[in-house]
Amino acid sequence: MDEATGSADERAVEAHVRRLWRHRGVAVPQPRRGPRRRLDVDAVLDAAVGVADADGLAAVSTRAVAARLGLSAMALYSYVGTKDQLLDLVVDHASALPAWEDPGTSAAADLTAWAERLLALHGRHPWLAERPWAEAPGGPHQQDWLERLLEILERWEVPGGSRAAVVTTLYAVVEAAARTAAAHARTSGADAAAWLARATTTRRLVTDYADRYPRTLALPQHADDWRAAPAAAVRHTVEVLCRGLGLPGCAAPSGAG
Amino acid sequence: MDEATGSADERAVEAHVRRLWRHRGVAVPQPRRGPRRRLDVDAVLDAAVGVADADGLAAVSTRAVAARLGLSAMALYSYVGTKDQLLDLVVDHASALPAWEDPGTSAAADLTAWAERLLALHGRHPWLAERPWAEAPGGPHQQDWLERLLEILERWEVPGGSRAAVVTTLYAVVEAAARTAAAHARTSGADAAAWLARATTTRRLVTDYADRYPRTLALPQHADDWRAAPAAAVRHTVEVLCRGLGLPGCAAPSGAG
DNA sequence: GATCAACTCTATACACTGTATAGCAATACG
DNA sequence: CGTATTGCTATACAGTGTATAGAGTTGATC
Repeated sequence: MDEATGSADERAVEAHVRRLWRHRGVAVPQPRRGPRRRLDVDAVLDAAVGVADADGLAAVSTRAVAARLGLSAMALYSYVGTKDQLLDLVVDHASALPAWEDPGTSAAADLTAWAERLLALHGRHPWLAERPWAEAPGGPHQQDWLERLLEILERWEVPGGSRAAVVTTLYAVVEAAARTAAAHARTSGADAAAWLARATTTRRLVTDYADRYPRTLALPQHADDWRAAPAAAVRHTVEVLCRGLGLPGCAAPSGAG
Repeated sequence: MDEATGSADERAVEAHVRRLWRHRGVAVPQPRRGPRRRLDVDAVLDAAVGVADADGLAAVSTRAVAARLGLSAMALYSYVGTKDQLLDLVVDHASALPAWEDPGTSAAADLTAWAERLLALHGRHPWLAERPWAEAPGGPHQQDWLERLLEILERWEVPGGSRAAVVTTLYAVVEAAARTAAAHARTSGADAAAWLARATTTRRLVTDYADRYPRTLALPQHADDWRAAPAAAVRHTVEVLCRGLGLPGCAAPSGAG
């Protein structure tokens, strides 16, 4: 128990890591004196996830979360630290890896299963994509996702030099699909009118729009597919990736016609 | 000149679109009476880009931009509208499509050239990736990038059903690479210590880390490549994509060994 | 049991943010 | 010349994260 050693910064980092990994055998320091705590870390994170699910990540303010728990904003600090640390914890808290069996029939099938689960997670918590995943070492749940993906790549003997690229591509594509799906979902609301108004206004004011951007204009039919069926689009991307890597069990590239 | 018609919302949308497309034959409404304006839209956007380049997109506050111009915060409103509209304009303002000749030797070469230019743009303005590109119809420069990409896909006869997926994948991968590169660049600063401290603290506290995440631990050598040389990584991804699509001029898939 | 240190939680305050509102000064039109 | 219109400033208000101080509660120690 060397929590009292080191500078204040070091102790803050250690406390944060302990909270992140609190369900993986690491003890979050419990105070020995003082009034009984009314909450614990998970209670705070549940409340924060509730706020984020309801009103987006931007609505997760210290005061909003605290109000949900019947506390004042400053009371949260001893549970989850700074706002930045709170967001770290919230993202990981909502990112639990579900259980599933790899189909095992092909690399594409296994990777698709992984990607679809991650996409479904983002569907449940659309605000997850708002925080970039590359910034920090991440919590246990994020690590679980990565390790599971690497497990698949290893099993199908994806060459080492390609693994990092595949990892980044898969995360990026799933997040992009999730973001687009979220934007599409939001389009059912009042923002739909604003979006449309802006698009039509652009078409009306920019007189040479059709001349300048014929291919953009020709795209929408397909783009609608992409918006409405992100899962299919992700699956398609995974297949292309597997074919490009020459993994076993993938159909030959379709001719460029 | 029907600027005076419509609701206040409609007029705001129209003013915003006019400002976005101000260099493409659309006139931004000039007042007829009152004191001479000391600035114009581009001056405000130059200042905002300056702030963003120096201190990140989060530092772009109305007061900060105004201070750079020797004005008060409220003076900006008549130039660039709301803060959200300002950010829209800033992103597009910094996203000018550079001029380059397509190599034309292969689809991969043309797509790589496009992706490398976009990556270089993100390198010059690392904050560009902080704003998602899928949310709004976007300004002229963003449209230029998209149209240029679609041009390449058309020339190499990428099947229509794959185009939307390729577009999203390329944007997503370039942005992810840019973000990682930005994080890596930031690592030279004071954050490096924080990042490292957190990583080592995690390894120290989570005793079964190596047992749980052997593949994650085996990755870093390659991940370092990815971080240090994002251009190479993007190029690699483009090649994999092209092979997966069966585009002409691409090497056969490397064996899965 | 009294004392003291440790601790939780609240209240307040401060520096920020975006932006609504009101007023002063400058300009162009009738 | 008015006078309407506009640029810009100043002020104000509701937010934000969080530093600080204090009130109240608990466990350990004498």
